[in-house]
Amino acid sequence: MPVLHTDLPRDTTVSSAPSNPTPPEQQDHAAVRLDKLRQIEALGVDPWGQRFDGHRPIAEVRALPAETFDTGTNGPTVRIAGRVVGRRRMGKVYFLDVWDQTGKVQVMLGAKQIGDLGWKVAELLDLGDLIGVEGEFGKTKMGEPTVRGATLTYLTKSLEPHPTGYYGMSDEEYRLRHRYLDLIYTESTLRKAHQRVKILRTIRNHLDAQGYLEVETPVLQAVASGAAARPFQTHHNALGLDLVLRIALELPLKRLLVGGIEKVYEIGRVFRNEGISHKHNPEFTMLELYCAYGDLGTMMDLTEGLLVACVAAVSDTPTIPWGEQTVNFTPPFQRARYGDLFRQYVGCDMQDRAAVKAKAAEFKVPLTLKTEGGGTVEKEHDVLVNDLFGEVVEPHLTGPVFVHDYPAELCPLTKRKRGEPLLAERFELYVHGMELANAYTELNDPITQEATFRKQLVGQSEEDSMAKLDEDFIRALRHGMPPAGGLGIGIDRLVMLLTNSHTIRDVILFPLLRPEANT
RNA sequence: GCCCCGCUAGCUCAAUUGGCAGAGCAGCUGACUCUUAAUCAGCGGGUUGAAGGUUCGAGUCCUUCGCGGGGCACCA
Repeated sequence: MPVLHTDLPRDTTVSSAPSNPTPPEQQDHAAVRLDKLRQIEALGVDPWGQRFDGHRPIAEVRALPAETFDTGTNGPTVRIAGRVVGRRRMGKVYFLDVWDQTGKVQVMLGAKQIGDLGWKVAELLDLGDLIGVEGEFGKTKMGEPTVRGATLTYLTKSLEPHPTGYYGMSDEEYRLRHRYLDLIYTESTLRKAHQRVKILRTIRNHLDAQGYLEVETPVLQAVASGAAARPFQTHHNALGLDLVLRIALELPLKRLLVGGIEKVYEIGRVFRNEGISHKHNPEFTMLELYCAYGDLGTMMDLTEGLLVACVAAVSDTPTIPWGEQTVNFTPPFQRARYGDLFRQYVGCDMQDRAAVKAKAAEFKVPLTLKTEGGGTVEKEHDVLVNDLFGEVVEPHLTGPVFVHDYPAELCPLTKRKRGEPLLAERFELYVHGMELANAYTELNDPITQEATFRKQLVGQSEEDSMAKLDEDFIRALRHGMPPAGGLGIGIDRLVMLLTNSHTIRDVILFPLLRPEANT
């Protein structure tokens, strides 16, 4: 005889209290649901549920063979648990759509089949409630795969109404402030969360297989270094010490190279106290890795292999969609010298100072920078070159394309190219104007490194300096860091690209928002 | 930090030139044991993001503020 599960801890004071519903016409949605909650308790059923073993993922249940009910063949008995996202009443039978993270299935609850108590509880179900159902899996007369409920277990009442209708949730702010609902009612949100994990796992597997050691380095640091960005400030009480949150992973990892860990990487959160946009979140995830006795070429091969593996993890083909366009990740990726691209699109030699200035004027790129004091200073030549590159060349880089041999002044942590001291051994991988990866032959000469740091510091406020002088890092270099290749990849941007997401908010489950206003 | 746009019922959206705040879904009551965006009959539901102003009259016009979106700036 089908029964409702009532082997729950009874709260006699609650269950013996007679429910005294206020007239529904005077209630709002939350009050109606609270009233139903009391009625459920009054039936002796715990509306908050408890452990529920043996349920199977809904997708797995749906894959079982299904015969039409009442044809003499008994289908398999299954248990499922999930959220009620659809409800249709047909007299003495309810048809529910029950959702879990693997899929949806119809559940049929008939008054005759579920028993008196079960039916009473079924009548108190709301959209958004969590239930467990055990019953035969088969098909209705209409051919819909269905679990025909023999027992119903209340797992949790939802006291708030859920979004309805097949329009789903469209208000961006509502989705972000109710991400848990977005995961349920916007299919792509959950899918992208899964794809992000797949990509991260692929990266780890790929690097682990090549002998890279994954490490964790401090988030709290005395000096923010390794990149140019404003840090978040914080404070350690017991030490009476001001600290910052890291803005890059670079310097601690290089210390590990000195320490003999030849292949090392970290995937970690970094924090930059800057503007928020569709491609910037104040906290984001970086991959940085270093390979002793390697160089730029080592990193290029590694990057290509890594990307091909990540694409394979989320796509059946090497060509993936990006908006109206596509990106083809079939190796080898295109390679282009920075200076050649500059000449091709800007139309002059990037080392010809006069010509670059003329071109900057032609493309309306400002020749000066505003200083903090409100004045202006003329841009350094290489900065101007870089601005022109960003303005004129980048839009053409649909990629994937490795751009290499950067102007040296732009790269304080990079080794100069042998025989061409104006160039640095650096590449960036571009895809549709996005910088996906950034790699160097690392500078391991402490004397040059210190001089570069000091030069960067001149004329810049402490906060805005490209790379703050980290004496301890210089000391580490002085003990001998092996020549090495290094690579950085912005994980969020990578996931955006591979999941065809045009805002970083689609690949970060909880992007930073201002707190909601009270009242 | 600057500019533009948006904010109306639980959700998705209407509301003409400034003139009675509406619909679908959800909710409530009722009918129906094969529905599936169920259907049918009926009923509720609002400080139009907040505060001020103009006006006989404001969802609509003005000011300030809040939150979000887009763009710019910042940002290796």
